[in-house]
Amino acid sequence: MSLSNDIARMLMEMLEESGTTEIQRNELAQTLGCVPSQINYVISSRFTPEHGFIVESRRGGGGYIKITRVSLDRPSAIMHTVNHIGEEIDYSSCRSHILNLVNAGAIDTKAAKLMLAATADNSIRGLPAPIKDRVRASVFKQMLIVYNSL
Amino acid sequence: MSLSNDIARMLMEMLEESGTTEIQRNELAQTLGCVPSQINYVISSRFTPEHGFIVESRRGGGGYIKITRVSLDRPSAIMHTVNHIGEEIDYSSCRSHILNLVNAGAIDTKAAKLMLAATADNSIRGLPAPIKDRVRASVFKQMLIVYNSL
DNA sequence: AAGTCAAAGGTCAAAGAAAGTCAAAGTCAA
DNA sequence: TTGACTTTGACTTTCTTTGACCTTTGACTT
Repeated sequence: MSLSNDIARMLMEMLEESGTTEIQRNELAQTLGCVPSQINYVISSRFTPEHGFIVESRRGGGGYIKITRVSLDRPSAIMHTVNHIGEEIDYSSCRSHILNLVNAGAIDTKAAKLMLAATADNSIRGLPAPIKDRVRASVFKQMLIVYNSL
Repeated sequence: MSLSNDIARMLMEMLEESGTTEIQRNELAQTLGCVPSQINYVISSRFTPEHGFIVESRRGGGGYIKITRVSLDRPSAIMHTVNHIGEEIDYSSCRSHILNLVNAGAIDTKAAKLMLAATADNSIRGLPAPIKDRVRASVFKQMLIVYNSL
């Protein structure tokens, strides 16, 4: 397993309890034996708004990084997502959106699995990346819209 | 016997236990004394949806290839469909397959609607027809096989 | 109030680590 | 002896790790 995964798992655990956690970047990096900016990498790759988190921080003495899990209200969550998907989307962002919707209780896990399958690189295959991402965005949006009207 | 067969057999053995296995491509290639891309060849020729497998992977540090076996036992209407789709399929054939499956009680209407949405011409758009039909076939098969594993 | 400075955290780009792609070359059975 | 299946390896893409350098904050001076 990778260092990033370990850090992500650790942060997740911290979030479990109360849905929010506040860390000291340098201290955490120290105990994990990694460079501080690694924490930023993990946060920016796995704790984005797409994943359903908001991140606040403060520099200087007494600085911190605070991560909070948010969930949108169910009815608007789907349309919110649809509106935030542009003309193209890569698989990992797509996946994040789907997991986030499950988390928010906006879609059920069965639908989520179907969406993941439909939008995987493995499914939309044999196309140059930019085209692939356009098709993915379009397929994903159509599915979300249909789901919303179920 | 051929190298590919050996690799396939080895992967099968790994799958025996839990129906799923996660490998490191480079490592496996190393222990088998073959070039890494050989693993891809084996996977793409023998661990396809038609054969009842779902494949996921990730690049970069901590990367992996994960293979999951679906329904080795029950020959279902779904697998039957997967095996009859072929490399490409137009929307109306796709639609008939979906309607048939619903009719046969093999998939529920919610899943059917998601599949219809995902495979519509409107979703898979901006591609020359033959390519479109290939993408559709692939997306459809992935969705079916995932549904079968639900 | 303004200035100074150490203590956080932020950014970015280069290097590293895996996996994916593709096409050329090899094999082998019909 | 052709056509399908295999094997290889050069090149690409994606994700991770690291480190040098940048910015912000607040306490402490003056």
